[in-house]
Amino acid sequence: MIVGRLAADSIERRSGVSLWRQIADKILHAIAIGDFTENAALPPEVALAERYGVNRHTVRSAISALVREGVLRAEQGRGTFVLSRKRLSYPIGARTRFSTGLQGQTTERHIVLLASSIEPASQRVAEGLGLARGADVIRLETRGEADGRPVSRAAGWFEARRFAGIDAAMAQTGSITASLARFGIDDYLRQSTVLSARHADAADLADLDLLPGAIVLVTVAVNVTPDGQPIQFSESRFPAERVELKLSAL
Amino acid sequence: MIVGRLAADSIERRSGVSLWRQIADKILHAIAIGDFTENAALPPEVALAERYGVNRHTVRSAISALVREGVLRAEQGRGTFVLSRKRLSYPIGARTRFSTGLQGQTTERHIVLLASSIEPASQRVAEGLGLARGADVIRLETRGEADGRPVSRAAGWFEARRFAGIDAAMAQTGSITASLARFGIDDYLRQSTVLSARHADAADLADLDLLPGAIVLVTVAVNVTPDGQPIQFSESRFPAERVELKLSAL
DNA sequence: TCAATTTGTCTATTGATATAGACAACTATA
DNA sequence: TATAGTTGTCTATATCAATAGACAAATTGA
Repeated sequence: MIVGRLAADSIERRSGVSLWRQIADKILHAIAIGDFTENAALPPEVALAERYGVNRHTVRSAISALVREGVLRAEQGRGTFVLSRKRLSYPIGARTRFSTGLQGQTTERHIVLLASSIEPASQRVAEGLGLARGADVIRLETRGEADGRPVSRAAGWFEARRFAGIDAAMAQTGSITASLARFGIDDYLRQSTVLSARHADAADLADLDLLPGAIVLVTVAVNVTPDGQPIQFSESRFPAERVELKLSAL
Repeated sequence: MIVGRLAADSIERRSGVSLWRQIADKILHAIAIGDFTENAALPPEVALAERYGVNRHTVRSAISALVREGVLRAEQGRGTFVLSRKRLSYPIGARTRFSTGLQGQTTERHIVLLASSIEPASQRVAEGLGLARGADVIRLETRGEADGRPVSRAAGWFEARRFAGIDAAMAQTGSITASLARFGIDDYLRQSTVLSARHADAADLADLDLLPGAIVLVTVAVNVTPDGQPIQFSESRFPAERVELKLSAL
């Protein structure tokens, strides 16, 4: 029982990206856009090899990478099946918050505080927060998880004087929104967002449980109070194979 | 004279992405975020090789790829220099238009109509435009260029009945906004945008003048009239090494 | 039970990627 | 005009990526 289609477009040789990696990317993409639903069977290896014009062993390399990653499950004699679901659609808007945004798409989601520290503001953090360069800021390192899989990795910076103790609040509540509420901020808006994409580096691979060669979406944003006062500067990374960003009203 | 820094983080072996490709990506990223300005000298090859823990010849492979791509210029006995500028910041918002959005960052920009055709609407196009699947739609294939370099590649779909002749208008005016004005539409809004990233495929490489292994940002959007009537469904691709997306008020 | 289909494993070979070392060619400057 | 510092070219070797073919092992359905 074969369902779904795979893009027939060709792959690039001598590109610096191996053929098995390119094929793995195509399979991930097909799953992400819904061409293969959960538990669907991939076409047999020989068929995939023919479609892409490569050897069966090359296809097997791609599949085994995705098996290691937990996306596919191969069963001898039966076929290869899709384990993971469609890409999450992560909303970005003026007022979107982590867990409310993913409601309906996941059964469980939460933010883990990985680390916190006080440090002097770098150039871009100072600019974003409207502080002098070198002023003390608190950095919170967090990871977002949905249904047990990492879907985001973020660093957030806050002015240290104004938000002293926000690290403890974050550890307790597991929510940025709730932590800010303790400082009298019951509403905040996303002022600006800059978006880019790149290959995952070593830190991304570890933080987001990715395989080398994966792509991450990167957002750099500033959150402000309704009257325009900067509160938080953040840089977030999303695994492109698991998350897409849905821009809503800013 | 050495200016700028390169991320010291390590590179991944056996990742399916060759070391020279990873190093080329890092250099591109460093240029894109402004660590190396135009005409700045890269560190010498031996220094780069040491920093990344690879052989000098591997660094040379990365550099020669970027020289072929027109990003760097190598001069025997002198050094290797940066040709191209910072990444363009492409605004995305409710009312942003191509050329107005890039004003100030470029001296010249325009849209080229590559092809147009009438075709039956696919599932997602029909959904986006609120039409029946298979209804006739006009497809416009365009490329955005700024200072002579391709910065976007887009496909736009319009209802064929309502916008008959928009292909000719687009060819004449070189502007979506101007073309829509001929059909009595003097304002339109971006209703929804979904954002993702992937490796460039063969079509992207040709259309955007990229080297294999490059990353593209992909937006899928629907434009509507102020009263909510869908006008245009579009899919755009941006080369991540040359463009970042700046989200403004939607 | 048999045949067809599919994934798993093995050997062998070729081409691309990466390392290593040496030296030539060119530039800038002391 | 030396000399140090840089990119360019060459040879050699090792490892990874990809191809090719054969057959084993497991599943399914006739």
